[in-house]
Amino acid sequence: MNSSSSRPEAAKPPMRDALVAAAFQLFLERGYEQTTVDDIVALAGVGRRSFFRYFPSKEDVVFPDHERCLADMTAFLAASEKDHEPVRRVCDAARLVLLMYAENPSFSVQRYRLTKKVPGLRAYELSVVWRYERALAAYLRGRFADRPDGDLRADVIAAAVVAAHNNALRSWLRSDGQGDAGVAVDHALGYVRSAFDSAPAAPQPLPAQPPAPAPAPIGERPEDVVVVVARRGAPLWRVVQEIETTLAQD
Amino acid sequence: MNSSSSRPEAAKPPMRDALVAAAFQLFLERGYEQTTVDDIVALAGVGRRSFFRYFPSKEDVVFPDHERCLADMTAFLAASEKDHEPVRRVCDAARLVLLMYAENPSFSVQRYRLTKKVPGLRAYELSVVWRYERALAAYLRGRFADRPDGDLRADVIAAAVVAAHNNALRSWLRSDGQGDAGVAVDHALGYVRSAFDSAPAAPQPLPAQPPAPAPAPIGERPEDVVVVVARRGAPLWRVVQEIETTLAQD
DNA sequence: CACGCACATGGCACTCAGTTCCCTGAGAGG
DNA sequence: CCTCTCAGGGAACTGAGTGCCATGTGCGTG
Repeated sequence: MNSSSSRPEAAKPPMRDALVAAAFQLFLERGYEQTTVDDIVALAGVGRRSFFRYFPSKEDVVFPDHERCLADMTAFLAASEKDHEPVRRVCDAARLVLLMYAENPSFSVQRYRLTKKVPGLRAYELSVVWRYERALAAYLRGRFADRPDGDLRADVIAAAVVAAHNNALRSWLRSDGQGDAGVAVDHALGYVRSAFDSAPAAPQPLPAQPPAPAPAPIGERPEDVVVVVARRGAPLWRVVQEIETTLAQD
Repeated sequence: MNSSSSRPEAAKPPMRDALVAAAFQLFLERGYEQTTVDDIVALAGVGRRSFFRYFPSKEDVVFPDHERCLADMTAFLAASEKDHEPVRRVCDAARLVLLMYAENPSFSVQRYRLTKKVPGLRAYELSVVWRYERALAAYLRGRFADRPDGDLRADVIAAAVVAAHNNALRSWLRSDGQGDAGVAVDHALGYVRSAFDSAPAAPQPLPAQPPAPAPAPIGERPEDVVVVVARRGAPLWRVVQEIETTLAQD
């Protein structure tokens, strides 16, 4: 929850948040499919056209922060050192997703109930999860490039990590956000590490939070040049999507 | 009487096949999104309303046999004996999917190319794969009901089996259906069994495989505009984050 | 044979998501 | 004052998916 944060980059567009708030209010009181985009923009008091300037589709308004979280995860993996144990590293990366859910438990629980009952949202969530999985797999493929069956190992471990993470996350969401989600996720990921890690995790009680999971804000590292290819007049979300598909080629 | 097949439900309506054929013809010659349902029904010579009687959505016409395959897999798992080793059993179940793909290699390769380039079809395929994975997980959950963390083990192993299967399957599809897909899938599943099975499969030799074709270059399309963002910042992944925060708001 | 019934199909109109095009108004700058 | 830009709004369009009803066709029953 940001409200009036002091972070310089946190000047979130009020319109975006207003749309999310209006959408969830209507989704909760009359259901997702029974709510049209016109209803949302009417409640938010903005034009219909503006909705699609901020969200590529009606489904995206349900997952307003996943784009950001995926970027964080990708940055986290890109900032990895050579001596990081790969499996442990992707487990830590997966924890970032849990962190995002835990930032706003009541919102996450509401969203979980929504996605659970609306097939269209469930399908959309799958595509979101798939992008996380591909990010993990891409990192592992790089680390396993010299091993035999490196790509296979990478894909399988990435899938296992995502499945373990989601197993713990969903059980936490089903319990309405009660209990310590971090412990549950650590335990689940420990199982995966015990199956795949070269140095398996002992049945550890619970280590303190990893030292630096949060990537530094933008503009702290010098000398980087970035080339982006975008269609003329393309909306923002399309550019983001384009970059991702380019980076995470199958 | 039902002509060739003895199964009572297997009397395939000719209309369904005609729609699939017409759809793929148009998808291949002008693309998925550029083909409307009206185009398909016009080519097939049937009414538009009939299309949606046979396929719940436009996407379903691309995966006309997955429903049957999923039913086969569920039946296969339901017919399991108590003394079947669970991990081996789900690996065998996964092979059913490969079998379906191998029934018609050229069709499968065409469909793979289609789903690879159309995001909407990719998302739809994810939901199909998810149902296979849930079927495997449900079986394993039953078998692991007495073990500690049975649900977790079941979910992780199901995800690993699906990932391994898809890794081999997609590599076979990328090679245009050349080579023995069964061997590749067996090898991939063997890796999963060696990680999870109580009686791991013996290490198998890996067959030589031609490298994957080069991914399509980006930025070559004429309607594209190249935007260069030069900034003292983090690597590419950060840009996703930055574009979102910088452009979307403020 | 006639009638009715079930069922498959086609046609029409409607809702709604998503897009395209154009208009407006509010600044920035000459 | 004029112009240029740009964020937002509005109207109209495309296309997927649905509901309703008319039609044809086969089939059993009286």
